[in-house]
Amino acid sequence: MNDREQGFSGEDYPQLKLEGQLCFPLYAAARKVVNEYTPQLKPLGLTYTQYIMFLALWEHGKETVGELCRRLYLDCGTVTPLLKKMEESGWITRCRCKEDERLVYVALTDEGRAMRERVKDIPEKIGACITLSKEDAFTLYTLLYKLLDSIKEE
Amino acid sequence: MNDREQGFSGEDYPQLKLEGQLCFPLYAAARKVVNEYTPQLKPLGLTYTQYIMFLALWEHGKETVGELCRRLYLDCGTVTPLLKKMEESGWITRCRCKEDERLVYVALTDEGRAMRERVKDIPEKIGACITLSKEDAFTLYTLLYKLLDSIKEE
DNA sequence: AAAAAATATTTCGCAAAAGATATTGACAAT
DNA sequence: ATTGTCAATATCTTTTGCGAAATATTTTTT
Repeated sequence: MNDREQGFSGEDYPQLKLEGQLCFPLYAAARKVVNEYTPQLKPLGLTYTQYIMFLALWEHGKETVGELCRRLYLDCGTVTPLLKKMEESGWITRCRCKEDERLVYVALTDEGRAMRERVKDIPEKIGACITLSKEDAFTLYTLLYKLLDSIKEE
Repeated sequence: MNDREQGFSGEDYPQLKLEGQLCFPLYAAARKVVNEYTPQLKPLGLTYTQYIMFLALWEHGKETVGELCRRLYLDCGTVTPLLKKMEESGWITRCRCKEDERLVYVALTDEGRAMRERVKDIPEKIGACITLSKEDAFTLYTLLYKLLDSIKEE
C-alpha cells in the first residue's frame, strides 16, 4: 500500500510534495553522479571539482580565474582555494597578468597535462553505470543547459 | 550506452570535453537551483537539506531514519546530525521504536508542522526564476528520475 | 541455546564547498 | 584627484556528505 493513498497531509500543500519538485531529483542525481566519479578520481588524488577544473583547463589554454569561475558556474571564493591546492600539487601555475594586474592567469604544468592521460577512460566507465539511452541522455543534457541558462540571468 | 558522458567528437580527448559531459551541467544546475532556494530559506532558519527533509516529513507521517535516508538518497551519517539539529530547533522529535529498538522514528512537532505554512510560497517563487516550459520541466523531471534509478541498482 | 550474521543508528573524523566579509592592488570615470 | 568599481585573495564559519568504526538489537544459523 502506498502512503500517498493514505491521505497524508501532502495533499493540502501539493506544491510541497517532495516528488513534485524538480529541485529534488536534480539535487539527488547530481550527488549520485558525483559519487560515481569519486572512487575513480580518488586514486589519482583528485576531487570531483578538481576534475571539472581540469576539464576546463585542458580544453582552453591559459585562462583567468574569473573566466574559469564563469565557465564552471562557481564562485571566486570557491575557486581560489581550489586552484591553490592544484598549484601546490604541481598541476597548474598562477601568475598575474602584465597588462591588467588585477587578473590572474591559470596555466597547466606538464604534470597537469599528463593527468589527462590518466583520467581519459573515466567518462566511459561512468557511462557504463548509467543506463540511459542516447536520446534520453541528449535530451537531458539539452534541458539541463536550458535550465542553467534560464537561471543565469537573475 | 551514453554518448554524452563519452563526449562529443573533437580533437585529442573528445571524451573529456567539459561541454560534452552530462555530469557537468547536472552538477552546475543542481548548485544553481539550491542557490536560488537559499535566500528564501535563510530568513526561516532553514538550510536546503533541512527543507528537503521537511518535504519528506510533511508528506509521510512518522518515519524511521533509514526510510528517510533512502527517500532522500542520503547517507545515514549525513542524516543523523541533520535530524539532531532539527530536533534542537524544536521541529521534530526522535524516539526509539518499541517493537524493534534498533529503529528510530522521526515525527514532526507542532512547530515543525507550522513551518509548512511559512514555506508554502517558495516553490512558486523559484518557479518564477526558471523559465522552462511545463513540458520541458516534466521531461527533465522524468529523465532525472530515470537517471537516479539507473544508478541506484548496482 | 549459543554463536554468527545482519540490521539500524550513532559517532567521529575528515575534507570539500559555500557564504560572509574584509582587504589589497589595480583600473576607470567624472 | 577622489571616488567607485573590479579581480582576486584571505580568513572564518557553517554545512554538507561520506566512510569507517562503534554500539545495540534482531534474526539466522548451527
